[in-house]
Amino acid sequence: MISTKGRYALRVMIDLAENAEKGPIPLRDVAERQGISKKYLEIIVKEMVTGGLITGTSGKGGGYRLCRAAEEYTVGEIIELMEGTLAPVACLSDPDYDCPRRDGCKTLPMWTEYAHMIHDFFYGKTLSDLLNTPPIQTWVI
Amino acid sequence: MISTKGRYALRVMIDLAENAEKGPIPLRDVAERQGISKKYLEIIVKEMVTGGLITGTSGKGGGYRLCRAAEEYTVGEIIELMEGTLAPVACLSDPDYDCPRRDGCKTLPMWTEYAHMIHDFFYGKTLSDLLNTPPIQTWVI
DNA sequence: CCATTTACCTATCGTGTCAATAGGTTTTTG
DNA sequence: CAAAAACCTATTGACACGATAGGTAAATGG
Repeated sequence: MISTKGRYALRVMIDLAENAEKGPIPLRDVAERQGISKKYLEIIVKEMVTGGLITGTSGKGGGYRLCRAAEEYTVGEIIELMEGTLAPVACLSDPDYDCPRRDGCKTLPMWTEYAHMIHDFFYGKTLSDLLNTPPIQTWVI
Repeated sequence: MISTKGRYALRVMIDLAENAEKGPIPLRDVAERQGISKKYLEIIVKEMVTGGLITGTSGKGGGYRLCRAAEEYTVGEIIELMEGTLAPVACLSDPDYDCPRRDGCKTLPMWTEYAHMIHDFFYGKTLSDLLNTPPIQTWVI
């Protein structure tokens, strides 16, 4: 399951994109709009800065900004940065890991296929794709 | 990420399917073949019995057996039973949960699409599909 | 008939991650 | 220079994961 770190990071990115014209956005504003604890967001945003997704400027009038245009971010890179990996099973998350049951494993092909599907799904979506989704969602899972 | 419960359960199912002609399979044999602690497998197998995937018969000559033919099991029902849900985010795992941010949520459509993709992937594969995979897997992720 | 084999049951445990809180220090600017 | 903002370190409670331990009940082969 995608944790709050990944989900909140995505919402921060969306919020920053939607308010980009205002200049640097204080985290307080993001936290208020999104209804998320500012303190908790600090942890998440810190990783986003070191990961190169956003930049922060200190001092009065400061805040956070996107580094690129929304079209230039894939959802995959955002989630992968926050979650550490997109791999669905441990034996695929480390490419150097040499499973002794690799040859003859009846499930590995399925996990590999699954991993590719996940990768293609998230790297095939950009931040601007999310911004342009219809505002009301009436699907039922 | 799929936990050991789901992955081990899948391997137990495959092992039982491959050895079905021998009659009931003692858990000791499965544990040895699969290289998994028998004690830990007991916990997993217990859930598989109560979940209706397999049946166990006690006593000498006893063991575990599939309830149906391998073609009759979807991978989805096995993983969903063990993991509790296939939903990728908490707001989709409980259909009764009414998120206050549901209307206007920019990410919900993506999560919904993702959930459908996962569901279709795993419910579109059967246990016998796994049995018939090529024995040596040389793909690289 | 009984010892063996098997499933079945309850409890516990160490580790790690998740989600969040707390209380600071530094930087910048109006 | 005071306010506002990012930035930093530490801690916490709850929970799940992966596993181990030590038993009881049931059924059967010899």
